[in-house]
Amino acid sequence: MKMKEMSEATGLSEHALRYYEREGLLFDVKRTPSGRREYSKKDVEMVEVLECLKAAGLSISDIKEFIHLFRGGEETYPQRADLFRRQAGSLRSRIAELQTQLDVADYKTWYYENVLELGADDGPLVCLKMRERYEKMAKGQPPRG
Amino acid sequence: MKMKEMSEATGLSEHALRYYEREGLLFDVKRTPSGRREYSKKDVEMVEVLECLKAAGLSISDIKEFIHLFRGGEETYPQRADLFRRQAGSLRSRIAELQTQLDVADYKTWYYENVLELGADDGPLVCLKMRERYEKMAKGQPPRG
DNA sequence: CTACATTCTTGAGTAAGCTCTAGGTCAATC
DNA sequence: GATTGACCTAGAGCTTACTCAAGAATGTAG
Repeated sequence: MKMKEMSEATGLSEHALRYYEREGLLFDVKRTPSGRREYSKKDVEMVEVLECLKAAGLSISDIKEFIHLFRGGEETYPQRADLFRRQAGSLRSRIAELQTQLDVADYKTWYYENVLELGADDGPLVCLKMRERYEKMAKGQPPRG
Repeated sequence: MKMKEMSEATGLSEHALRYYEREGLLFDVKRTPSGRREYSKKDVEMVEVLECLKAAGLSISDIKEFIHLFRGGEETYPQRADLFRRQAGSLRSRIAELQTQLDVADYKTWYYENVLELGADDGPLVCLKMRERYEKMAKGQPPRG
């Protein structure tokens, strides 16, 4: 199949397909004598693998690394496990970070919903003040976010 | 205080301070007759507010919006609450998304740790196969990720 | 007065993951 | 055989939040 068909089959844009190939995520793609890409079933499968790797949140460069291991055969299973272990670790950190931001955002929401009636405008430095009060009052009835 | 001192006081680079001012996050910064910045205590406080907004994960353009409301006075409390509500919402979505990726990464880690002994290499399309087996076997003893 | 430090502005560079453009080639159709 | 459509490559553009560089002017110490 050619470019357009492949694009439709995979849901990736033609640009993206060419980009992945340039980056080495897709390899050994056949060409017609005139230089046009002729994708095979194997290529479609490879794209499915890539989708799967993206579903784990891997970056392009992580995927490159995986592809390298992938081409190394069964011996590289332990390294592949390692790759995903590292990925899981960094996802956990990132989630924790966002959770912290979420706590602040929830607090701030609560704060601006209640400043007036609480009569407690601390001026501009609102961030960490009132926090204790928030802990007491709002944790039971969590903000709607 | 001048640039360097301000930079040290706030922990922001001189570049960043100028950038924030260009973007309107810092405003009404005084200048000496020769055109150099002369920061006041109020400016330092403003930077603390900005830090606080960043702690909620707001983007520069969200912060711009907040600053606009901020300059509008007490009347804008409800809109400020709204801004943080929206932020909390998108943080929750993002966290859910990363959590999904984490599940995949944990699964993949488990998969590559166990393919050999399970003797179940499904070929390239490894992603969603074996998943059921994973659910059963690994949920009790969750992967170390 | 000279040297060196600090600051100024404008504009370019960075990373990620594509997208889009320009300019040209090849294929299929009327 | 000319138009239309699909495709090619190389390289620029996009976004975010800054960072860095260039070149000029000001401030300060000796």
